[in-house]
Amino acid sequence: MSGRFGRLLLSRRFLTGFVVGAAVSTASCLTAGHLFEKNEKGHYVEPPAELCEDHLLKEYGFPVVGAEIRHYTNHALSYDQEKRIPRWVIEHISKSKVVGTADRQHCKFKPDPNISPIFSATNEDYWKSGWSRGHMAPAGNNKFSTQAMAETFYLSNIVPQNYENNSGFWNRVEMYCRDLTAKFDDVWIVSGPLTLPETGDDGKRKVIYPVIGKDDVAVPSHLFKVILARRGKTEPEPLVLGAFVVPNRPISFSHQLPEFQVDIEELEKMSGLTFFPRLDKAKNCKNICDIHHCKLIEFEEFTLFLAGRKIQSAKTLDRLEKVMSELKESGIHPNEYLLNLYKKKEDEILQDPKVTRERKTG
DNA sequence: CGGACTAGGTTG
DNA sequence: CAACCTAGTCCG
Repeated sequence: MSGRFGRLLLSRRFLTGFVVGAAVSTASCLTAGHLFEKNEKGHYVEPPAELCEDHLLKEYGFPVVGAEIRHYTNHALSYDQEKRIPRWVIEHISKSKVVGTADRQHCKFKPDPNISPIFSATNEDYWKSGWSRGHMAPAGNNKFSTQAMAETFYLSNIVPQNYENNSGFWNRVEMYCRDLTAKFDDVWIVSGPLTLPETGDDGKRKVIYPVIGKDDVAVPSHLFKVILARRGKTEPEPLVLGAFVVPNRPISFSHQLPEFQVDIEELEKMSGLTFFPRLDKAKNCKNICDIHHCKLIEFEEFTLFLAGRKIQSAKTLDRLEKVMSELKESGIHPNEYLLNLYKKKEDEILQDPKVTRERKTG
């Protein structure tokens, strides 16, 4: 399994993190009225600890941002303690990871136990806020592991997201990413929120974003996704790269994915992040929409897919009938697969001892 | 697949 | 008693 995000590495990393943090604090000090000394190149550097004046900072340290990388079973992230949402979340998916028996119905959203409560969002912040809890690393990318999926439900991996966007367009983007694993052995995905400036009525540029709950969780104006895919481990062919910025509002089926593609440099400028910093994107990467199609699943297929999921989760005949009638009302004919699913579920419900008894008594 | 919300039981 | 948790229902 992926040692990169290995659980065993986690505790060790945190421990070294604390040790390094302490060492830096000790070394940071004022010398002769300056925070740092210049080296031969004229750059400011921290002087050796033994030369430090006895000073308050030596004991108490500089402010801490808390943006260090946090590792989970199949994702890693940097957290924004002020906005109470992640800055970015990275994950690796492959053909084998997106299939399995892990079930989101057994998962619960909860504050990340690794994050101090004073910097964490809570479920109450989202409750009746008008915004849904949107995964950055999606649950559906972790079907292979109950543990990995459960960890994506930590609120450190969640941002306030428009309901319709979350279940619609963004959902289809996530499906698109999973489909990539059919043609690419390895797919790395970085997702995160953006609060972009807008031009107001007075013509002035401003960053304005809502906050929700008693913790003032920031609502992003946009979400980004960076996709880096590799065909195979041995082939020398270039990597495939794509960057997308999607507004945090409903996006209808009339919009196509390439409308939201941006140059990676453009996204880096907007986000303040450098993606895959040791990768020469200009030399070693090709545009994903040139190599692969950039088509999301369309309305009919998507609607049939959702109907299939609803049929599988139906527990009464009434519910089953309603799913089918709503499908027909939307003007879509169930395909053979769906009809078989329907018959199978119908039999299943009729054979349920509880339902059988109710039918006999009723 | 992506979600919210409520009811009813459990707990302190 | 309220506060909490889980199961179940519903929607896009």
